[in-house]
Amino acid sequence: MDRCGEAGPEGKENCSSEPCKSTLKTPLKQSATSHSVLAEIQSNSGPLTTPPKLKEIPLGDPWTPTTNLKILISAASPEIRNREQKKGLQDSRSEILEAKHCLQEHLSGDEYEKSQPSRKEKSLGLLCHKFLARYPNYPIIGESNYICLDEVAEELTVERRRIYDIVNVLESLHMVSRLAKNRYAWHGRHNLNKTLQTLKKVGEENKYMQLIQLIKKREYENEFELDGEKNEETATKTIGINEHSEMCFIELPGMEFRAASVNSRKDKSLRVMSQKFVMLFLVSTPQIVSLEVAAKILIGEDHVEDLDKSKFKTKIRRLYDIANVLSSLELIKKVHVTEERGRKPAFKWTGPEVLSDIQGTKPISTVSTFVPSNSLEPKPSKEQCSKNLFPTRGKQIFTRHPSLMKLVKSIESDRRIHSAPTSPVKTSTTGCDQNSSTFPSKMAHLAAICKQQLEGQSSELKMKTKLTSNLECNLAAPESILKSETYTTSPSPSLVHSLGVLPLSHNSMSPVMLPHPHAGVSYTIYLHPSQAQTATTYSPSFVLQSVPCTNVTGVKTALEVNSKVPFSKMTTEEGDGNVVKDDTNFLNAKEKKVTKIESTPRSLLKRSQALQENSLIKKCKHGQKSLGVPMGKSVKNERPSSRALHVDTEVISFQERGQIKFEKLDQNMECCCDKERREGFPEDGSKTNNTQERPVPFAVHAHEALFPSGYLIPIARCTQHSNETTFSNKEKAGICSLQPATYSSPITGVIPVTASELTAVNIPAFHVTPMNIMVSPSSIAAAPVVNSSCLNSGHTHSVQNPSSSILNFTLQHLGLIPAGVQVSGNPVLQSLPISPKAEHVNTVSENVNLQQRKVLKNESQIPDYELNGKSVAVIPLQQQPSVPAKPKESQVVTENFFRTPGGPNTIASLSSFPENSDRVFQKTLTIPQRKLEVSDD
DNA sequence: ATCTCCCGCCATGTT
DNA sequence: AACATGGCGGGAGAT
Repeated sequence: MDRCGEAGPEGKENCSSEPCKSTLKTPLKQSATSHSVLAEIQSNSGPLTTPPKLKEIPLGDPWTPTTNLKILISAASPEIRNREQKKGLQDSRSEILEAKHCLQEHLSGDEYEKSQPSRKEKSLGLLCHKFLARYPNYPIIGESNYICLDEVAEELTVERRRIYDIVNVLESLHMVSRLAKNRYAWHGRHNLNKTLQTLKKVGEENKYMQLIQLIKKREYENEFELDGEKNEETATKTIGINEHSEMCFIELPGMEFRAASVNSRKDKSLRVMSQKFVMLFLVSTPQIVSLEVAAKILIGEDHVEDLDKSKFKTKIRRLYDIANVLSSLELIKKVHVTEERGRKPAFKWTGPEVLSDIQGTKPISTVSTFVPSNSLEPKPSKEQCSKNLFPTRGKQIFTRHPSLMKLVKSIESDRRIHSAPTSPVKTSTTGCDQNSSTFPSKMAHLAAICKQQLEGQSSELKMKTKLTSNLECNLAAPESILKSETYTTSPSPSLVHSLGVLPLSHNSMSPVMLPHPHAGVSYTIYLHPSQAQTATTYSPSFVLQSVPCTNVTGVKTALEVNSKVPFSKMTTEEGDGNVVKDDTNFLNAKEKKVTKIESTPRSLLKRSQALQENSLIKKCKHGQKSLGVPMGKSVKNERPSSRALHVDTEVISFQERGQIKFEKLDQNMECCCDKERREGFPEDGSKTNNTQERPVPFAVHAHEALFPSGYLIPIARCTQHSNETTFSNKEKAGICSLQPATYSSPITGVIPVTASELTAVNIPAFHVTPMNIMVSPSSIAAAPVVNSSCLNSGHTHSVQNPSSSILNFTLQHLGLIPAGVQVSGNPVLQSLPISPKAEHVNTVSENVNLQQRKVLKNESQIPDYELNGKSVAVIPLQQQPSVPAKPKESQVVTENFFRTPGGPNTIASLSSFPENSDRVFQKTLTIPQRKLEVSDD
């Protein structure tokens, strides 16, 4: 009978007829005040600590029936029960049950209800906290850490069924492994990094990123019927998302399931779902995944329309279950993404930054010592990845499901993406392992320290510092950049890992942030340090694109590797934009990215200067830290909206079409490695200032061109707010009017001028478009830069020191440095209209300082929604015509930055750094941009 | 109304 | 057969 009461739930089900069951089920212990419990949980993060118990019998009301009940219940608390158990007293349970019954009887319905723990108190998340509290994060290996499900269920006073939910998810992360019936081994987080790496790898191989994009695209298509639909459709079909649904559980060596039963089960289980869910976070760039998208991917529906409603709902339920556990593990955090369609639940990855490169990392197995030799091998092929990474004894347990392979292939063929080329650069070599086992505590410590420091500093300072450090770091170690941003954004968890894992590998680009005179937007310029060398390795030329650094995104880099085709697609990075913005289409995504810029830093100027002066290297660590903060805040992109407002629908559609065509063209292109970084959203709405997105130029790799430097394409932004804007409305209007013409060309985005010049060089695509220029005066600056980089010729620095040349250009354009000299040489620039903007730039540049920046920001550049405290909102650069984002204020528009290649519709090019090559990235589908807002709840 | 997601029925696998 | 697992979806608390 005891069983029935407590653990019995399961069993009870069988006996469902009994009335008492329902009653008994409820956890007694919870009776303690929910608040206290919650508080406990929250406060007690200590893994080792004993499970939170209700110590309290807090009830203040003495002697009411309720009180008695509570007391009884409290008596049943796990601790007590344990003791009793030890003593062999099992009666307690029955007593408790009885007490409960009594309670029911005595209390009125109302009272009884009150006495019952609230739904929240019974949440899986809470339960998971309790569960986790029972075991150390890093148990001593060798020490027996066994978990007896029955016992746990009893102690936590929950049905065993619930424990399964938790254990299954933990199992998916290899934090526990099943030893036998009713028995699990606790591994804690020793294997976590390894597992995450593996999952990331598998996720990349499976092209989850593309899937996500596809789904978003579909959503978009469903909403709006686009002309390009056919194309997309085909692509979609080709990809065959549906095939994705099946997947095998991924195991780590030494962590194989011991029970045949588990292996045999068709795992569509929570375990597999959990792994896939985690993969989605690991491969997407803003590491934010909406439930909807996740559910679709997990379901593997090929057509959204076909989605079975109930199936979808079920999936969502399961995802909530998984999410609760992952949240308890602090790997994800719930947020919301808001778009035109409304607010949608989503989760943001808050776990450690994961390097896809698993080489060198060895799984730590507390259970078994078996370590496959494979794990050490150099990158396994896609096919092998799973297997090799997770060799199993005897049978291969996990490995990618064949369907996945198909999917991958189809995607590849469809897009003609070549990941290989990109990968070379990848830091793989340097790949630092995350020696999770070794570092965890240290890392954590560092992270904590960093966090504190960050907190202590004013946001501005933070930003500044970060930027500086980043720059430095970047210069020194390019690769670090990406990570740094990423880390920064989400300081806590990520930092920990990141620090430990600094990759030595190189990024090809180093970002330099420059303040944008106009809006106070800063630009980030990625310099390719070694430029030529690195670039050459695999691809050659860099093109600077403006990249928006949204908070979310952080610094983004777009790297396109290109290819034979002159214009590469601008693929964007994925997701960021997408995610953040939400589901917009990819094309938009690119733009978004581009468009979005982090508004943050004005400090950029200083930074840039600093760079020039000293390109030193501070520690990467600093860099990491720094970036995150600045970018981190919520950012919003206004640009899209502005544009949308002004642009005709027709125009847009046209563009899109163009893009589509573009994409096709891309086939030849190689895929880019993207390396965007994820941004971190500030967890709290922090103060950070960041704010708007600013266009950040980044360097893109052009394939054939060997130019070391990148092109800078700053986008000037006219602020949304009229007051801010430099231009009069009329001007703006004029500008806008011009756009259409520009857009007419499918290829928009490519600058003719540039092209011509480039030709010599073979630069595939140029991003600056006349139209862009027109749109934003500030953009002018960009053009020169581009040329300079490409041409190099007249410029002082160029070849040898590409980065410096870029900086110069940039600075000049911005007005930071005396313009003219270098710029003058550039025909393109000359041709460009300069006016209003120039003034602006100069003026601004002179004065740039933190305060000013702040002012600027405050005044107008940031859209209201941006200001929402916690929430981070990103507005897509371009809005769809059909669904214009409505700026809260009348925005007038204009984009501030140059649009790069993709032209308005195109997605910002993706950027990927070589180092990150792992992530394959390619562009992708075009999706209309939408406004996306991400907010923490 | 929608979002969350607890609860437990019941199918399936194991012992 | 009894027990262990865990898929699944109804339905209710939270918002």
